[in-house]
Amino acid sequence: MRADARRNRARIVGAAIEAFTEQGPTASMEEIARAAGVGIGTLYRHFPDRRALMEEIAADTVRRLLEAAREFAARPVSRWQVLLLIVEHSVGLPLALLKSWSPAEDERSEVCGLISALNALYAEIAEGAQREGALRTDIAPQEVVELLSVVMCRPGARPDDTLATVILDGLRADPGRGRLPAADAAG
Amino acid sequence: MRADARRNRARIVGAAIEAFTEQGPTASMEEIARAAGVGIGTLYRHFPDRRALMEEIAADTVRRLLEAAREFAARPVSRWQVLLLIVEHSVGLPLALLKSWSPAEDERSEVCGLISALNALYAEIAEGAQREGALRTDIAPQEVVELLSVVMCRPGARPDDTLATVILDGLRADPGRGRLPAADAAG
DNA sequence: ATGAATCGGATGTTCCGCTTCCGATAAGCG
DNA sequence: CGCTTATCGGAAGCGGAACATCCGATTCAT
Repeated sequence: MRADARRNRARIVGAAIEAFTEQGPTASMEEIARAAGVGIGTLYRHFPDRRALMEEIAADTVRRLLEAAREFAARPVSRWQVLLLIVEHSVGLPLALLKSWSPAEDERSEVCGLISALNALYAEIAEGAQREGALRTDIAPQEVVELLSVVMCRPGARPDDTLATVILDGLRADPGRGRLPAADAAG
Repeated sequence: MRADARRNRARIVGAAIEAFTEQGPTASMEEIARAAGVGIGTLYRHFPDRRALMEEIAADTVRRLLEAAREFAARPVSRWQVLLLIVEHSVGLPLALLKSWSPAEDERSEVCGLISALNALYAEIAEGAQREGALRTDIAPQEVVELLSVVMCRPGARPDDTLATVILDGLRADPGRGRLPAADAAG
């Protein structure tokens, strides 16, 4: 592959990540090409259609993330700590794209399998955190994963932003917690 | 107004709320008409364009909500309790529609003013809850409002669902809270 | 310097939703 | 019951947007 071709390909992927993050999966191909500083023809040379471009980004993202998550899980620290590491590592990734695959996509795509593996790993870690007593146990591990997705998938999320802080604090196994409606509340 | 016209109008509004809630503000007018059991011509007779339909729904929704919120705020209970009442009352409302107006919309619309009034009221209540000691004080009242919006605006939200529980618990002023990164965590 | 891979964007095609329009329908009234 | 008229329904025209193609121009690599 020629040097300029490789360079352009990388630019396109970068611009596409930004566009998909900001505008969702319907971001226009023309705009992506423009942001990448290449012609629309160049974009279509590298990726035969929109789906191929999305697939490239999604598969690459979730593949790296799965690798990182496994590395975190192998460390000799608490499972709660592992969850925090994962969240910290995930925010800013273009995870919102994965929603285009979520529920049993028709196509035989690598992305689906990777997502499943990731979710299974997360659920396992969450279960461990519950056994440690760090994570509240009145919520199923799978639901914990979904809540953390809310934190991680928002565009522009940061590891220390308010939503992350509040949700993680809400997930901790502290005493004195209750559910709506508000019979238990102060006042 | 003829009886069938009024009936059809109500059906259209109902179908539009559902469609906008499920598919966002780009839901197709044809589909709304079909779901309402009327022809597309009937829809456009009642609402000259998509914007008019959205405006009708949004203004009506937020007007009622503002009224309810003021009623809650007038009760002799804690401000935290008032927040819970508002959240409880809000989930299920088509609040996601309001995002189409949020940041200083160009048009001179009733919706913008109503949203501002609602936000101001919420911030005031949140501030009161902080003074009570029920709501954590390391978050600005305005940010509290934004977090609660996350709970209230999700399609299909329920007052006792997991995200609501966790965020509200995370907002409580309990001791032992901390922020990411995870230096403080157990383990 | 030369050949071939790559680039760029104008172009044509397709698709989809919006809106109009008018014949058909049926509600309301005398 | 029959007339008047508001309302209904959906076919068709319109407009725009995105996709994908194609080929002359460019630039890399040898």
